[in-house]
Amino acid sequence: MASRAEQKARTRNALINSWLRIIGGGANFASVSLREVAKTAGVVPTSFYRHFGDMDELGLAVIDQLGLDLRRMMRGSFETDESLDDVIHHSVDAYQQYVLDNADLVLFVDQARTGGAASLRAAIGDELEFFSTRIAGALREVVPGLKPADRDTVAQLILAALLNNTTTLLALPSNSDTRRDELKDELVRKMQVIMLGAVQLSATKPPVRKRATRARGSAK
Amino acid sequence: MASRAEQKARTRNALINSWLRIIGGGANFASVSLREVAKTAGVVPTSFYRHFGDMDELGLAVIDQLGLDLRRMMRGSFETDESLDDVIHHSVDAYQQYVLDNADLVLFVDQARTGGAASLRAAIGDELEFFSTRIAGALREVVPGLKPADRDTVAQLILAALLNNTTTLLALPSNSDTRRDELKDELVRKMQVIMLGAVQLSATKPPVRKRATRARGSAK
DNA sequence: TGTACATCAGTGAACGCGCGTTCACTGATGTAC
DNA sequence: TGTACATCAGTGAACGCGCGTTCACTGATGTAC
Repeated sequence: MASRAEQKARTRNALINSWLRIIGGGANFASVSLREVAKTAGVVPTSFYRHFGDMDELGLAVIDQLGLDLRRMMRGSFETDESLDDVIHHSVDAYQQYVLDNADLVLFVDQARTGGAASLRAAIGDELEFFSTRIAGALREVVPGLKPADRDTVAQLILAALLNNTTTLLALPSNSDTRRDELKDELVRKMQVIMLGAVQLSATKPPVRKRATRARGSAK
Repeated sequence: MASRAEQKARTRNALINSWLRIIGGGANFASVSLREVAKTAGVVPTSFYRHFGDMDELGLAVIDQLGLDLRRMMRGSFETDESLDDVIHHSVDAYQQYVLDNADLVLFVDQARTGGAASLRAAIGDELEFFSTRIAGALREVVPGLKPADRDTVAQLILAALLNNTTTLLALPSNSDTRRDELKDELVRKMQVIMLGAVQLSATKPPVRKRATRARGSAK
């Protein structure tokens, strides 16, 4: 019944999913062994080599998957009549939903982003850059006055906030529904601060030159 | 000449520094072996146990070191007459200098932050939280009108930007002086956007309610 | 100061284990005629 | 449709290796008297 190609694809997916599940279980991706992955996937260790040259290739295949997800999710445009605040809320909702639905995958990416081999880090860097440019594109619609260079700056800032939130979110125990909602609210607040700055940037010409003042007097 | 305690401390430091050097050489902290650390430090593997119960303890000891650095650096206050822009520039300078001077240590922390065992992640989380509250404290001086809750939000946003920059900075090849300076400028720009938002937040009462507008017309 | 004993950082041999990788294989699926 | 051959995903035995950890030890440093 199952064609050879179908069966091969099934085993390949089993290897990938086993790997992600092991990582999701608390292991660092770099210390998961080929043998453990094969065993969890229900195949003999040598079978692994029919699909990937080594564990690094497995990692890169997973990043490819992330790339597809990202491109699919970013297909929609921001041509809506929503208020800026609604855009923030909906975006944060969508982001948090994706992270929770794909916790194991995101956990791996978050680990490998800082701890992976050079090629893996580069692949992830490319995807994040793509994501950043898409955010910058959305900013063109959402904060029209922003100059291209400023859009990039703001987009990177948004991405930094998202990534930081991701790490915190993934570190929570699984029963932390309340804390998760708090984190979402905090992220919304951060986005609001960034957008306040962005809107300000789009309206004024000269950059910040405000003087810092002392808090409680008492000269020195 | 060397007392027993002195010699012991010397070996302990050799173990820590060997570990960090191996990590700095491109390895993931989780896949560095006890034997390799001992060998690099010039002692026999069994000697390791005179100093640490296992590799996790080594990691926690390194985080302790980070804690000391952090507390030392944060001792100074922000009671200056610098402009907000100067505060940003000087802070970014100091931060980037620390990262480059302690690249191996920071590399480990950045890896373990997302990929470490629960206890290690918790220890790092505590240090980052401390750092964040110190930033919030500085904000009290630098943007006086900001409410305490908003100071926390802004501080976390600043920290997110710093951490994101750290990852990018550490991924650069060692001869990237120009790129490093560009990154510093980009980080300064991001801080300026955040502070624009923060200043705005300190001046106005109601939160963002601006309407998003379409970019290129064409209703749907 | 000198002696006798205690402490303990570092040694070296040994262990069992899981690792990545090789190799020749098997047998079901796919293809040519 | 039937037969003969090719392909190739998965098997199972075997390998040498570095791993973490144990143990009894050595000998320099430290302490008590």
